[in-house]
Amino acid sequence: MKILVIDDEQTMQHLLRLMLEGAGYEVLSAASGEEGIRQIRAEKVDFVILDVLMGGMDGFTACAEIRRFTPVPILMLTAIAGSEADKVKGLRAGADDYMVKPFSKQELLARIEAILRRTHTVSIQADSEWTNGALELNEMMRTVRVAGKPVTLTRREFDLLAFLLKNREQVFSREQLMEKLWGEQAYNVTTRTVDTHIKTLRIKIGEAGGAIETVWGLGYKLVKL
Amino acid sequence: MKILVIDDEQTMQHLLRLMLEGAGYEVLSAASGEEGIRQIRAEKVDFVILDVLMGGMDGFTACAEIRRFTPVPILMLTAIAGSEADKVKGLRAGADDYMVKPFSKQELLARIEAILRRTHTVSIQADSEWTNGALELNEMMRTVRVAGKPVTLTRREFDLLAFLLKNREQVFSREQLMEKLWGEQAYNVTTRTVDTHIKTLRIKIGEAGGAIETVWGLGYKLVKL
DNA sequence: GACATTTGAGCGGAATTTCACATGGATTTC
DNA sequence: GAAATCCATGTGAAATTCCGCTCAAATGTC
Repeated sequence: MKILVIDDEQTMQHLLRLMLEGAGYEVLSAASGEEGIRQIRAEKVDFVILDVLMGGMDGFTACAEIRRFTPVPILMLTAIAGSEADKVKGLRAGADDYMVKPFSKQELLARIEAILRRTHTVSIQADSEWTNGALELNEMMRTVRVAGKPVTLTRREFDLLAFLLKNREQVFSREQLMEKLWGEQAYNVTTRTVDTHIKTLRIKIGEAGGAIETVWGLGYKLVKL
Repeated sequence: MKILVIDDEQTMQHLLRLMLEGAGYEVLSAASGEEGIRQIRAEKVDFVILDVLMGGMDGFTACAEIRRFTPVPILMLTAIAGSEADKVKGLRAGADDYMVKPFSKQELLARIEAILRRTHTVSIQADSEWTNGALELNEMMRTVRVAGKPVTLTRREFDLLAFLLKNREQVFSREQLMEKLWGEQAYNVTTRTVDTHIKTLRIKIGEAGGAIETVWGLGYKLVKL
């Protein structure tokens, strides 16, 4: 995850870099709006932190300019507290959020995550019903039913089933499943863990469990019933 | 079903059109409050989505203006996350519901359907009544009753319950709840706080408390009773 | 000062993961 | 083509980690 910090103050650049890198983000720097825009055009940037108060092009202008060619999430920074009008101005310029200095590391990270969560959820389908034979899964409600009867699954079980169901007929290795569902943490965990979850899943979803097939030497797949 | 979107932002217009047309609604656009009102007068509109933040006439004024001549359902949109109590202002202006940007497609459609369900079945009234089993909640009056008996809730408790009730069956993480209900201040507060409010809520609403379910590892949801 | 809100730590229990062993499918060897 | 061997997978229970609940105390608000 690459975050571009656009700010002409050295101190702020340094502070942000410290906070962000500490949280595992990759950080790029730009000392002006113009340079920032150039960088966004030049390479893939996942997130932009933009100071309102800068020499040359101000933050609002830069924000609007960036919005003209990319929907990359933008968090604006301002030194002046309180001005509701400024906040509105920032949001209208296309920023996703607006933060007042000074701020804690915790607040910075929380806001970034909140924005990322939001921009991600917009793309999720409204229709989150998936079925296979007697199996019904509702992603939004996080409920599963087999032949009409509710079944309670734990988080991992649900995620695993939902993933396989959404990618029916496709074979996934344990490693692939771990990466998709466990994310970063996948590397601290044995792949055999997947087996265990598959086992309990098969038991819990009863008659629909037959749909989860073992592909010997490769992994698992969920077949159409 | 014709839905009129009143918003001066191109991007939001576009996004809403995408979401709504995807769900089978017919979409009309207006770039200002004045233009929107003209369109409502000119032709039959079944539903209005209205941005609070606009150049020229603001959303509240437009809303009140529309209410003077038609009971068409109105959903208001705002960019700034604030306390739920702020919603009262919108509701008083005659809106049927109030939604904070950004929002997911699910949320948008769920809210529209909820409003339509209400305005269709019940007589057309500005009061926003929500029920679930023995639980009755009136958003305008900020009152709650369980099995007919009044229950006094504090502000946070009420906001939390109202939000969950209005987004029934959907799972929300503590972080999401904080963002939606606490707004800006969310970042200075521990997510533990949510737990505590949930606890007291469950106790206070007694038999109806069973509807508030813990989704282990994810958050909370309110299920239909 | 009364009331609402928030915090923080400890407890208990649920979910997850690991591990050791059983089973069973593939491959090789004769 | 049967036996032997080697892995991959299935299984159950134990170990561990994680997470929600609770409660009392601290803090904020009117």
